Amino acid sequence: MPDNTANPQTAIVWFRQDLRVADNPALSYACRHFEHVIPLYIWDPETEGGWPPGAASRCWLHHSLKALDHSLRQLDSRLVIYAGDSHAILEELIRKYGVDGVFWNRRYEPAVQTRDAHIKAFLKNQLNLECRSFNAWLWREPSELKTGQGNPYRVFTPLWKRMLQDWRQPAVYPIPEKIPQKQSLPQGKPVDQLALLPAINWDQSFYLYWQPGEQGAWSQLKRFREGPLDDYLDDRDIPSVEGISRLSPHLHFGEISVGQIIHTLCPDGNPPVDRQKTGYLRQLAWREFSWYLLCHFPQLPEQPLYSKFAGFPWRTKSSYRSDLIAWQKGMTGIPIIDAGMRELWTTGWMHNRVRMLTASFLTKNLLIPWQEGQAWFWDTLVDADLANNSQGWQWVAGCGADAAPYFRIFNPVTQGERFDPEGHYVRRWVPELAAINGKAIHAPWRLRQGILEEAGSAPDNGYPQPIVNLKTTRERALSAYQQIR
DNA sequence: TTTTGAGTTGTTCGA
DNA sequence: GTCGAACAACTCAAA
Repeated sequence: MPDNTANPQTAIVWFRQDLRVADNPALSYACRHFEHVIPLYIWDPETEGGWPPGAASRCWLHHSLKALDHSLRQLDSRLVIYAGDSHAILEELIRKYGVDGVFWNRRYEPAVQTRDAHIKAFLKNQLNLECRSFNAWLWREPSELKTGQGNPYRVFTPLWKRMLQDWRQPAVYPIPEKIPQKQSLPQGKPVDQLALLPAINWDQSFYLYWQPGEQGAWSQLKRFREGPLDDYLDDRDIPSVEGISRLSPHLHFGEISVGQIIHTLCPDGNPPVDRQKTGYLRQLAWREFSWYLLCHFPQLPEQPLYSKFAGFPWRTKSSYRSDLIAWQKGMTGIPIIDAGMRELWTTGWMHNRVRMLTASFLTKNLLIPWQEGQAWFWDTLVDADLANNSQGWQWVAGCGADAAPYFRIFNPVTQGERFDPEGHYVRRWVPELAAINGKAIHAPWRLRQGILEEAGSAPDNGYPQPIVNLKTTRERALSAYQQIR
């Protein structure tokens, strides 16, 4: 027997938000250089900052871990799962299994970066292990891109122009042919023991719309590339049309990488000339921009980027509590707002146009702090992503980078008429209004009672009157913004 | 240092 | 219905 069989070089690949076997540089590296690879996942929300995955994200994670385990088994391995303190579990496994190297793909949440840096220093300096991390999350490293003055960008367009001009095609790694295994893997625990799924099966409806895992990600990309992409710029704003990629949860859990998407859409390695493709990549660049901002301004999830907003006269919790609940339940009496909030509740996702409308309604018409909306989205979205969610809410609230001018307040009726002109979207999610034809569905309070009854939509069918007057609350928001100018 | 041009996603009003 | 102007003025990025 050769010596290396008796004492094989053993590596841990620490999976985190890179739940894929293709284009996984940490996994590829370990498989190339080691004789025994332990694929590890640790459920450890405690040491990852104040943003443990919300209820919808945990459902997705459960299924994504199952899918990853399945993929690994096809490569003659499996996923080893533990729950607890990452540092302690790594250290224990390293000692028990004689591990020589630990590899992972980087996460960019500020608290996770700090934790990982400590772990890396410990593994390298105290245990003398080979320890490497890779970028498998972002198109460009945030530290690479600065303005001419050497400052971080705070405006999207200059960053995007720079990315186009200084085009980098990310490298894409193939699936390892096999994951080497020379001895038995640590036992770990079954995914079910992480108790990620809810006790009541409220997540059942999610899976009518989603297939978590790497395979589901690729079938979404295929669908998008073969159809909606050609009309992306026209259709991306129409919530009743499947005009978008629906890749956000897959990207969030790293079931597919931004590099793989770029590589699929631009196989020749050059920036696209096609307007539709460029338009889609521009949206991926918004994801980059959000992560870029979070890296350079780590307070983004908690504090307004522009500090003068700290003094914004939001309503107090006791005065807005019932309005917040109406918003969360999709019972505000404003049809497109309620449609969006119900789509979110049922599917774990909401169309981007409607996210902007519901967020504008919460922060401006209801004058409720953006952090309340951010927290609700965090809990209910399957694609909840610290950078995207925080950046998006700050943008709408007007306190973030490139924020909308304060007077830009969406009118949900006008927006509904423009982006859901036939009312298909509202009719789908607000069945109480299904009998109203055409765009009149966006303002049922304008219809006379007789017309409503004729349409089979009686006023007492449970759908509420609007909880606020859009015109007067718009004016209230404008004067609130005057106060911090 | 100063200047200049530009900035995801709008609404309302009045002609 | 459609169109242009007003909304108010600030910050950022690059020249």
